[in-house]
Amino acid sequence: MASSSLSIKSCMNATCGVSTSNSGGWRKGWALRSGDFAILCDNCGSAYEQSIFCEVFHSKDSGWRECTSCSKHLHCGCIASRSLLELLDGGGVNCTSCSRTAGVGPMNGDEKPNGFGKPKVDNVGELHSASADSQLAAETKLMQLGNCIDGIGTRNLLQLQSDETNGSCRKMKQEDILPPVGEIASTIFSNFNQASNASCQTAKPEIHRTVTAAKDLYESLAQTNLSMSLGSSLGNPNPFPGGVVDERVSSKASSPLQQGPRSRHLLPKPPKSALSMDANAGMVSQIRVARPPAEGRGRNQLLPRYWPRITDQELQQISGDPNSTIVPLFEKVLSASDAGRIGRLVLPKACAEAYFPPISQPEGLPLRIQDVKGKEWVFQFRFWPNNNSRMYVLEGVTPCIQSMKLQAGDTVTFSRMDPEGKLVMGFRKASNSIAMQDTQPSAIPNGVPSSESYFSGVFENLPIISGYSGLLQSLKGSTDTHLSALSKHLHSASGDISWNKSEKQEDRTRDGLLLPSLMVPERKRTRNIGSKSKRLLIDSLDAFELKLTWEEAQDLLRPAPSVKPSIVTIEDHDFEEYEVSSLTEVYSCYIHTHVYVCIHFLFRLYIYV
DNA sequence: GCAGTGCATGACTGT
DNA sequence: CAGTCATGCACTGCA
Repeated sequence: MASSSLSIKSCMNATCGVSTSNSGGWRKGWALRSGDFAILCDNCGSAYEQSIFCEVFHSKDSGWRECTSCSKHLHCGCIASRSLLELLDGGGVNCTSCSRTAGVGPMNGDEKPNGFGKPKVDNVGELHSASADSQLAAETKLMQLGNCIDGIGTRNLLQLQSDETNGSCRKMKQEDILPPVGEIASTIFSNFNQASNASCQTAKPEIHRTVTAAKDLYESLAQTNLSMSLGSSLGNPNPFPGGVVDERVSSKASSPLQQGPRSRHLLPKPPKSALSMDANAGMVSQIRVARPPAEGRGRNQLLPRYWPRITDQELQQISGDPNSTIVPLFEKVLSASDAGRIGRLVLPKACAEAYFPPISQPEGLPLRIQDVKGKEWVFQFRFWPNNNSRMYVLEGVTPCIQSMKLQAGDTVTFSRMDPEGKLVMGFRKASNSIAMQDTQPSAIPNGVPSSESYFSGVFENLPIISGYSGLLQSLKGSTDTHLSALSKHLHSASGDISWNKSEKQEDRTRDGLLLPSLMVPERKRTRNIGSKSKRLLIDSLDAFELKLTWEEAQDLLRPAPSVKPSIVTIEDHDFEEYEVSSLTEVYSCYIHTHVYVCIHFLFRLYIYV
């Protein structure tokens, strides 16, 4: 345990003199508002002179935490390594003695040790508050990230006071500080903290890590925003009924969210697309939530894309019999070959082995599956040896597929009806499910790609598209994995546009906008991209996140009015070019209102004008 | 010639 | 990099 070098920090404003220890509690009194890692006094707005890291937690008076269970003091080294946001918002920190999650700062009787990263689902107001707080801090973080990089050696306010603490921070492996599943933003900020600390201390070699953190930060923003949107738009006290969050937060007292780093990986990371909504002009008619399989050995192994995202309403419909319980097992988006005339439905291996009878012979066995109408089908459940693995298929599904009028892109769901144990096969038409579908379903030739409409909405009039193609060219050659990844990501999205559009449009895209042809590797272009590269499609919910992120991002990315840009023209589009030396991560930023698109790119900010 | 079957290939993804 | 899985394709049987 580090020494308790008391560091009650006084406001730098001599006339204020408020110290951090009596400024009214962490959340109220310790808001980050500036671009620096300083803390502003809530009383007068002046910055405290110190970073909040490490030392300020070394005494109970200045925020020493006690375990709510055993009152043991927490290890300050752990605290110091936690994310800033987590600390500010009172995120869980495990007691070093009993592993219970400790509360916030000096624990008062009415304080709830339930801050950011541990949204209390039964109190949506609190959840929103935490999200809003976190977003504030997130925005600040983003700016701080830049500042940190920018200010390596000059503006580094992350002054870790003791070598001992510094050492512990540096030694902390990323996996040690990564928060548990669901604590997305906290995860990000933990990463960020670490990365920014490191980068600020060790300068350029660590920038790469910081870039990673920046990328994660963006994702966290998207996640946060999404949660907020869902919650607020629904007015549902529980924004995730029966869903992932619900399970995780409420299932047990020491939920993964509260268990700190130890609980990491206990559950698969929730998919970016884990949440989807039924399309409705009114935003939502019903939340469709990806439910981790309730049981079976696949619970922790099933890829989230196969998590059944079935609504309670659908469950009710399938069940019919009030005495029966429907246990959603998994679902799969039909591929072209699944829905084709071959009549073979490829089953995800994990699902097949988890929920279907074990088979030892390739011939398998006949499987009776009831559809939602009560009609019983018999499919041959079998496998083929595939490399050293197996490939499971359901044969003879064509009549059933046709009966349900399913096509590629639609989703079949497999459930079990208890207590009978009968397998039930449901379906969900792509056109009925919202544009937020799964990771695979979209640009299926036969179906109306659920994401197509979305993308057309997002990108259709995207003037920047030709502009950023040029920028993407630069990205293409980047050796930075993150830049390349983003390039690929952008490429995927832009390529999807052409794949999903008509030939004419595709030609226009390629000839006029120069996107796919420039970005698609030669080998890929010669292949049947439309059918084989569905995974290249940007997840539609990702796009949703992107949209939200960009919307939120414009405030983050908009340069200060005092900064004068230079005008550059890229492929007939004018950009305002700003020096943004603080940002090394590539951000493409599309503002949904078509106001402008900006791309943060290699130390520069381009704003389409 | 067509449909069905089984395997091979390689793109994609998660670790 | 290994595993998964969508799909291509060779092979076979049948009309």
